[in-house]
Amino acid sequence: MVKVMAERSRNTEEHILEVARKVFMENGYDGTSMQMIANEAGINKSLLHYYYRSKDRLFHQIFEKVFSQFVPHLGVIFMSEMTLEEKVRAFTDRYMDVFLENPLIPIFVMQELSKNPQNLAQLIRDAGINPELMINKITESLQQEDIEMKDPRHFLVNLIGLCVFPFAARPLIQRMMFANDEEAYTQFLEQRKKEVSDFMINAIRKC
Amino acid sequence: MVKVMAERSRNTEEHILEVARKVFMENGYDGTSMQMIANEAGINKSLLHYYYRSKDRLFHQIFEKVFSQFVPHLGVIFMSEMTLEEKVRAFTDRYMDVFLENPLIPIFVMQELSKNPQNLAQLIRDAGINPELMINKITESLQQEDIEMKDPRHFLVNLIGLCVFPFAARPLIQRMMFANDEEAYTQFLEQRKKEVSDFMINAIRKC
DNA sequence: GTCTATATCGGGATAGAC
DNA sequence: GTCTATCCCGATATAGAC
Repeated sequence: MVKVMAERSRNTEEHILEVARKVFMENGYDGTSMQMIANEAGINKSLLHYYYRSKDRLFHQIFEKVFSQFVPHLGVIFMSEMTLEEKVRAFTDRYMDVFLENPLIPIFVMQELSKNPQNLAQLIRDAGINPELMINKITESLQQEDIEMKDPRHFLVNLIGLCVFPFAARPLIQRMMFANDEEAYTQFLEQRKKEVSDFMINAIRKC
Repeated sequence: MVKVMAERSRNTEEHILEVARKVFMENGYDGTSMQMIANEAGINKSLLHYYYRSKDRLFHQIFEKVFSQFVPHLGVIFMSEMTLEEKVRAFTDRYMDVFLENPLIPIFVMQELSKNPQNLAQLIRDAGINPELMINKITESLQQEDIEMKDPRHFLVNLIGLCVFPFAARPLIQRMMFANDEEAYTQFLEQRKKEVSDFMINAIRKC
């Protein structure tokens, strides 16, 4: 208790951000009230407004922080000079690791995705992601490597989908297929890094 | 206008259900108010309560209806005596057709998925879906057909994910990769039925 | 900076007239 | 069955004391 208070006094503003991040990620924007955040932070509502002016501004600050934590790497990997197989492995490893450490990100982002797609798209562009260029890069790989696919856009959607979906639908899948055993499902996700890579590569390998 | 009124008088109860379904699917549970539904239906809030007692009951009635519209087929296909390849093709065709006709279903379900997983899981079981049995069926296929995979559970998650994800993340993907062109993206999804089947089958074919 | 008190609004829900 | 009027609550946000 003493320690908590000490830490809080040291920097209330940051403390609020940490707490709010947790609460927002667990309950979504509509599902959390300023009161909930204030309680969790051990302060009152007014102080939230003092630091962040409105619920909206507080939320967006958090959202952009979460976002920038995992998006930028995407472009870097795909614009690099690795082979496509290496890219696939690097991507799944990187992404699923981020999500394994922060399993609520996919659900959190998905929830906002349908409400503010234009804002989201802008954030992605600001992070330096350019789908056109990524598509071109993949097309180049097709000519140089022993692989084939009909449309790189499907390939990209497949890759992202396979990484994100098991986190986004986790509450359901874990319940239905793993008797709601948290650890068992985490292990399943851990295996899945290799599983998805292999699956993707098998699917596009000529044979 | 006259026609609308006539139809409404004929059966207000059903009319409410139709309107509420649309509004709920477009805005999610938290994003819609009883006032919005009443306005859209051309009646007032009290009447909503008269017919459905509460927002919650109205919502669940709609949700279960939407759900039963696409879930039950899943089990039937996978418990049938088709080859695994046939099952994959039947599944993607069937599912993506349902979603193409009703593109908001995946987002709608996803939104509830994180809030009421236990309710959702129960609905699925009530629809006769048993993941255990489906897994067993897939394992049987492995011995009889010229395919291989490490873990049928990953296979199942992959299949569902590849079908659902492009609809769930549509607002973002359409914007980023298709200049927000609705028609172009619909066409992309249409192609995708074959694309996903081929992709899945390639990935598990021995070679 | 942090608190209490309060303003203001919109939500779901109910009572009661017709 | 459908309406108007109203209740009650919880939400965001602000005013102002300390």
